[in-house]
Amino acid sequence: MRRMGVEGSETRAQLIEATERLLREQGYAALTARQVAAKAGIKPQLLYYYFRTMDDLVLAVVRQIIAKRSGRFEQALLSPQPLRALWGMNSDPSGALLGSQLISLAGHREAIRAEIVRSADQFRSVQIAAVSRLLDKYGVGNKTYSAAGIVMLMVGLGRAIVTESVLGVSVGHAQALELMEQTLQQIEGAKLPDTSPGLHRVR
Amino acid sequence: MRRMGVEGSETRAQLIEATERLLREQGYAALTARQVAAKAGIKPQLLYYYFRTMDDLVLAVVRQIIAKRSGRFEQALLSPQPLRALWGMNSDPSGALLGSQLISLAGHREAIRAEIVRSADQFRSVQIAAVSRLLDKYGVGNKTYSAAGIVMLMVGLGRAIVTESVLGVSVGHAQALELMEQTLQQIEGAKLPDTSPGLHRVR
DNA sequence: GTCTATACTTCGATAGAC
DNA sequence: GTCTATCGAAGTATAGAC
Repeated sequence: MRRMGVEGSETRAQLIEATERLLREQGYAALTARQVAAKAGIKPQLLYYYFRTMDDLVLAVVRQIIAKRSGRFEQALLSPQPLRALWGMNSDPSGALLGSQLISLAGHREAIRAEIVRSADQFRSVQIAAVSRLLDKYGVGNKTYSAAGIVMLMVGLGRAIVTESVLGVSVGHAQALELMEQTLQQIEGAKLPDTSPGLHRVR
Repeated sequence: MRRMGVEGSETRAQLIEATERLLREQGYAALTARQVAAKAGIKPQLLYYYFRTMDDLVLAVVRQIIAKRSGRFEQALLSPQPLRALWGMNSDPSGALLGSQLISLAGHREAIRAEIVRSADQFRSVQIAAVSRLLDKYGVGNKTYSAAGIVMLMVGLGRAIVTESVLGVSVGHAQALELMEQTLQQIEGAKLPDTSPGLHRVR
């Protein structure tokens, strides 16, 4: 059995951070020992002192992403305009890009698929429950707008716009954002000046 | 200079077909000479008789996918319910999966990014133009529903549902489909029995 | 905790025989 | 048109010295 580093290590944290950045910037295919190590400024072999396998490292990263997302979600619900804040989460590059990369990742790392699928289902459910409560609060019948439908629309539109934008595809994006804005206005009223600093910031 | 095979070859066509299948089933990362050759039932080295590089092969596949998509699109417009037919294109696994794989591919093959970006912009534009004409025809003001917004919604929702479904994530999908169905009903009327056989079939 | 050295696999691509 | 043989780079992972 190989020797292994402890949880609290600095280098270990750097490895996780470098991996997350690679995933966001280059996609799941870039998650190799050599590339992660280069990004973290260490030798590839050292990676195996902190993680038994590459899958272990990726799993640690996935768990961190999921935890961060939960935190952001709860923050969003505290906003004066929670529905807009949720749309912000789903449409900002940081959130949407990682969300779609997680889905891709699940299709290519057998070892962590279950974890991602479970968290995706669970996160979707709590988002729907939150939106449903908001619609009730705003007095909008769940008949006119179904909570689950709205959440899926936000997720799908956010991912599409963000993944395309990074490539330079942009036809239709502005109008789609405008459509979303109008809908939010109907439900939640005019947009307030930004009262949730940092919410739209990357990392 | 290396010898090269001709365009009309049978083996060449098999290589393109095998590559397209791999792209749909396994994603862009699976497009390697060895895996493509295995799928096509030939030796990897023979691939380089038909294509100068892997990028050349992938480019040929991309062009074929784009051409097929154009054909399907024009078919869809001939349907008695063109809006529903467009939604069908964007939501059926064959179309939506390849669409999102093309976007991923563009981010990882520098050599073909331009081609994909150009075709994505162009295809989006013609879809928007078609939907705009349809909305006029149905007497729905482009104020109530913006054509570009509707197209982006269809694209985003279709991709999200399909990419998640193949992994087993399904929360919210049925309600989103129902929401789409209601909207289509408002604009284009109740769904007719399927009059466009083959449109939803894979390959 | 970090390093060197190393084993084995898969990658894209080429040369030349048949 | 298809085959064998081969190259150098990059992939995961391990053993053992410092």
